[in-house]
Amino acid sequence: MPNMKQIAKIANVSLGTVSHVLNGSARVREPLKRRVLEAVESLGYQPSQLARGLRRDKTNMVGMIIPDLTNPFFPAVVRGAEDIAFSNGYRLILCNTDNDHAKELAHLDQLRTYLPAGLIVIPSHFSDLTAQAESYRKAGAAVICVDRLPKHWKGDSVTADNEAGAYAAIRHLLKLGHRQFATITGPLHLTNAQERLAGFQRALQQSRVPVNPEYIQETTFDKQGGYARTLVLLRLIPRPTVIFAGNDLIALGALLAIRDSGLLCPKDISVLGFDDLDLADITNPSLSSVSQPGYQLGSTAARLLLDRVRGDTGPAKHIVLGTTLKIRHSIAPPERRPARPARAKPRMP
Amino acid sequence: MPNMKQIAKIANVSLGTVSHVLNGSARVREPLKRRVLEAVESLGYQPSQLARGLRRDKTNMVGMIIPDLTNPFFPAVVRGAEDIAFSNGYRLILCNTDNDHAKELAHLDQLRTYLPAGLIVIPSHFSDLTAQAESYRKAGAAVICVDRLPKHWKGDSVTADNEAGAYAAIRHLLKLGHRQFATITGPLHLTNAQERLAGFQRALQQSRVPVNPEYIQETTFDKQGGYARTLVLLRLIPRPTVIFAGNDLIALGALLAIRDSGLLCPKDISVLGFDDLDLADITNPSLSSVSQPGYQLGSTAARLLLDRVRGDTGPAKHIVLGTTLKIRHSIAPPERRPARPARAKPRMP
DNA sequence: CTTATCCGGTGAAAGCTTTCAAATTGGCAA
DNA sequence: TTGCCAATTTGAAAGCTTTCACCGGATAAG
Repeated sequence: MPNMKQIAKIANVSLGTVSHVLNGSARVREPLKRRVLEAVESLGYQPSQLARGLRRDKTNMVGMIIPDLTNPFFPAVVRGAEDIAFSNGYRLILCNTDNDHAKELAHLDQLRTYLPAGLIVIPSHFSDLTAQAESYRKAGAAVICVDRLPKHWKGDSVTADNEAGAYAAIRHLLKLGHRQFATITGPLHLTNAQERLAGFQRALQQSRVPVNPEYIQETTFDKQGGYARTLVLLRLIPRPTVIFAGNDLIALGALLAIRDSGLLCPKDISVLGFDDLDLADITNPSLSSVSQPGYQLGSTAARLLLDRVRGDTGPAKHIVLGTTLKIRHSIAPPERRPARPARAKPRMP
Repeated sequence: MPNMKQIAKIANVSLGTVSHVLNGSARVREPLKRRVLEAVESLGYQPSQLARGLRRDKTNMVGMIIPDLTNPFFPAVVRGAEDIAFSNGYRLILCNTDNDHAKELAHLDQLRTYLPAGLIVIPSHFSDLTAQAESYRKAGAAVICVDRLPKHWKGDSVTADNEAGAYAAIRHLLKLGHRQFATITGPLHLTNAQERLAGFQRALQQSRVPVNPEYIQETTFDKQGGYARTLVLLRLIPRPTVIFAGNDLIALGALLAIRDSGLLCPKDISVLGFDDLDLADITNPSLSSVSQPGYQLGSTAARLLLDRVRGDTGPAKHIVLGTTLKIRHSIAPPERRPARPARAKPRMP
């Protein structure tokens, strides 16, 4: 591989001049500049990112730490980040944590030795990111938190407007006439799960629709959790006419549980998801869902990161992206009768 | 950040000794070794991967180049590779090509300057990888091709047994009594699409079931393509009783097209996919599919890569992983009547 | 005409590790 | 005690780039 020294010799200039031409770090007169560029061209020279990073104390790599690439929501986020990073000359180092904060810590610890320009993180459960990020920041690396925030997070973040998304969705269901609401939340130590629950509750309080705590179930963000919790909810009396799921995987589990219980969605019970994954379109019935912009979450985070790398030292930014309600076939107005508690019993003669 | 010099001073040994302790590159007597390790511990020292890579002419990064992370088949492959890489101290640099060979070339070109230990590549359409890989190999970096191979590829590869998978699936359908087969292949310049078609044809030839060329449609590996081609196939007379889709996304499009045409799957027509994505389980009817081990594809590639990095210089390896047929509700025996060509017409009185 | 500035350009140091030749140590045989 | 070999340990070079102090020459000011 050619190096700067060879370029310098061919172009008959000094090493420093080559560097200045390549980085625009000082004015270089036209003829010299041309000679350098020609030499670069002729040898197909590319600067060593390693040497450059070593010298500058910073590479153009970005660490991207996510829970699990095979969870269908995350690839879009990663893709958004990669696109922006790549088109600005940065590369993404991908790390999965499996929501294990020890594994996250290991990644955080080891990534440092690559001197990344920054980190884009979707924190794991019980993440220790807040403490770690401090040391990155000291080393001049930006850290952007995406989708959900660890405890006491004060730094930059890009999230979806979970609260408003949930709120709008529940409002819609209220207008349809529903009064028996249940929700299956994700793990409530995660901020996104909390916010979705908060939106759910605000909409109902505002309409003075009470919700018994039994109708709020917490589980993991997956199909199994949704399935099991739905079975619990379906046994409650009165039976809820709506299940608002913390994400689409939970909603998917809910649909299966409803079907397996011999009930019909949406006739007997409406189901609403969150995320609007591709799968929402192909379930039966197709799943209504609060759509959040996964790709934009990633691309926005990457842009914010680049701003920081380029010197923006303003106060922490908290970017919140809007959501939209995607209405499909899994929701319908409630049936007239079973809304009243007293009526539920006759079903078991 | 602490460096080796500081460790050396604290441990009261030379720089070289620290390096030898850390790398086991030479025998170091116990007391010195202990002093070094203690110093490392006390300062939380971690060697700079950049300096190490610069000196060794090779980093412990692995470039992973794939068409598109948001295509649901690829995340599992990436995840498999990342797991193995990480647990061996390697990091993955992720690059999407969007099947654009120019973008692939750009990645290939630029990744070189990071001196990766190797590359794991799912080649793009019309990939130029074969030429590029040569220069990587010269630089001591291994290149492993996964899932499908570019033209004239002679190097290491890890693929699924597409031919056998397709063959077994078609055999199964033959046993069910089907005689009118159609297939919607992926782009036939891709080896995996070719192989699946080959398996399809071998099974039918063996049973002396002829297939008119019209019944073989080629398209892109996505839902839209599957939808459009299915509409074409459904207009043929006699109407096929089976559509073997080149992958699950195509199959999904086929299911939608069948439904939109007022037909029933599997009663009127059976549909078979390939990949066995998560979505196969939740379509209606659930999709039968040839299951290929995405995660293993990635993890096997990573293991092979590590073998190469560690000095295995044997001849090129072509690892082929087995597939299994996952039977769900989208296939059924053909209805008695419409199997014969002549009978198709009465349907349009 | 001299002096202060400025522009372009240069060479060397620094950043951190690995590796190799050379120096040193320790042990053992003579 | 001396000599010698093998085992350890050391110091410096190399790998490639960025950056900074500094220099020659030219221009502007006095």
